[in-house]
Amino acid sequence: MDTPNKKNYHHGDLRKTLIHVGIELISESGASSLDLRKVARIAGVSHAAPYRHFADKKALIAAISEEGFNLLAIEMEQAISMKANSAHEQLRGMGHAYVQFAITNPSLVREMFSGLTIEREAYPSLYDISKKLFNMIETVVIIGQEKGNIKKSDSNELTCAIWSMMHGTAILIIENQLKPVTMQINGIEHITQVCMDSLILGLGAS
Amino acid sequence: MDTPNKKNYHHGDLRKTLIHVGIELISESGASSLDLRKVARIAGVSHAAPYRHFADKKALIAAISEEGFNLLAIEMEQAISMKANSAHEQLRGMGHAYVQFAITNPSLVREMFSGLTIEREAYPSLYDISKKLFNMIETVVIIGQEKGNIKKSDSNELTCAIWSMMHGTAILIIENQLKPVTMQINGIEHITQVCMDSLILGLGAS
DNA sequence: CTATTATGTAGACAGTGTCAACATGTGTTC
DNA sequence: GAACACATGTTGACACTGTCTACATAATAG
Repeated sequence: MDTPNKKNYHHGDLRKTLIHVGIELISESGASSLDLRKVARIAGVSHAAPYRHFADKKALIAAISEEGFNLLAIEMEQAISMKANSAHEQLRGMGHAYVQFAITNPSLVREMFSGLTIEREAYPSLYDISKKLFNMIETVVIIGQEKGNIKKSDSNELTCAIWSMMHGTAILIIENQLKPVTMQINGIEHITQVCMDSLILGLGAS
Repeated sequence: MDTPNKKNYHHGDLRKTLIHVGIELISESGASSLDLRKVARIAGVSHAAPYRHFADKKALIAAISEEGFNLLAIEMEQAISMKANSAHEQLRGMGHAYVQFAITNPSLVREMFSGLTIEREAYPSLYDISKKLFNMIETVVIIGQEKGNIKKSDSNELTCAIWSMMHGTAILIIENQLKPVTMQINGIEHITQVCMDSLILGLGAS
């Protein structure tokens, strides 16, 4: 897909290629072991070429994370639009999409949320895209509130609760922390449903 | 505290010292940049000494994670016993303890949940201690169910939902992902409360 | 006391991120 | 179209890292 369209020098769009090779490598080996020189090798350029496009390794990881958020946002958007007529169904669909994305790209998700987070503000476009995700969720909440299916507390706060539940479920699953409960794929879908339903309906005795 | 009790050779309890130095270093710099040689240097031994106690860097990280889970378990236990008369209060207390621990030790928590998770089963004692945490939560659930304050679904599943909410809240906070909503410390305590209450009471319009 | 074992040291090696100096295309301006 | 500046890519170097092997020393068992 990323055609190195010229003959030798001047790769075409090396920046984009490096990001995608990086995603590939992160998916295969672990995340912390992302190897800049290997990325360059696979992209077919010399070991110092990436420095023409990224200030350092962290900058490449930031770009990779940003691409990850973009991919996740696409999945979420699709999940939301598939169940347009019920807020509760939208919430469940979002949860499934989020967890499914994490299972499909565990190392990428790990890096998106733990790579260089201390200095997240140093990468504004990364910050922006994650804010966009927040807004997507909040929109669902607000519409649900208007239709009377979601209670009318502060929509910002409810969005935090929803994102927290989705994220916690996804992370604990990919980190094998819920192993005793979620042995098979089926168990994973089921437990995701349980988590989202617990949030929607509450834990209290009815 | 960790007194190198002999004069030179034979450090005393190097293993424990390495773990604690490692926790210190991880807390200061990032997690992924844990430097084995630096750990050895600070512990006052040669760069190869750690290899008498840990097979490789991953093994040290596993030991550090394990210690982290131990510390977290202590905090949780305390939070649970402080509110012994109400299951809902116990849940809120656990949430606060979990989030507070993550805020106090962000890099450690990051490493506990994303360091070497793919091969978690290669470190059985690490797996055991995290299972212990799961059981602590489940005990609260079961007792709450007996008292009629928590609904009587599968306690394993409810435990997953609770842990997911606590974990998601903690991670999103330390990763600055809820920034717009949680500017100050006060906001953090508040949003933790909101998340736990949303789970306890549900999102639905009442 | 001596021999074995546990623990620590010294030195080497390949591999990594990063930098500086150089090379080669691309595009602009007269 | 020629001369130039700029963007992009290459080579070689450097300090540093994880890890291995061979050696040194302390603790302990017989």
